[in-house]
Amino acid sequence: MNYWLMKTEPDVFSIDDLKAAGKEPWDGVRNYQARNLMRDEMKIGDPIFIYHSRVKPMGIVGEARVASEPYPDPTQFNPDEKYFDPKSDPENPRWVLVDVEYVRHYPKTLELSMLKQVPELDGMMLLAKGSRLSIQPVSEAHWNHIQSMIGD
DNA sequence: GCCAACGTTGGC
DNA sequence: GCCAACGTTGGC
Repeated sequence: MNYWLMKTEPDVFSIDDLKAAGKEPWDGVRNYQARNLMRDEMKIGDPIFIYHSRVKPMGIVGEARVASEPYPDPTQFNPDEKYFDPKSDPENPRWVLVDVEYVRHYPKTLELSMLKQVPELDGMMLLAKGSRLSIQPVSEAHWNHIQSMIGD
């Protein structure tokens, strides 16, 4: 089992939206590293931290899980879509996604500023300077420590 | 809203 | 295949 963190801008799609939807295709990822993680590493049932970026407060707001095998992101073939990619060949799609299923909100946002002060989380990709990857692997130790901060 | 850090693109 | 120019991300 692998653990993950997925960033989202709540103005665009928040954890509340995910809760309302129940399950959501995580479309619009246009970064090869992030794509490769979805395509090659994610397994159904893998737990995911949902992270809200570019808002106050920024931080981990809850939990989801991987709910499908990887499959082609349909938005890449739709010219009306923001994420349309004219270079993607339907015979060999460039972009894939997985479905993400809501699990729970955490009782309090685990704020970025707070996480940075936790020695046990040293080395976490989220906390590295300049780390912009929107889908990140999380080590089991870091996952478990954050669970303990929630009170589990 | 600014801008540093990154990723991608395309001319050569 | 290098790398300058450009676009984007996302914390501040």
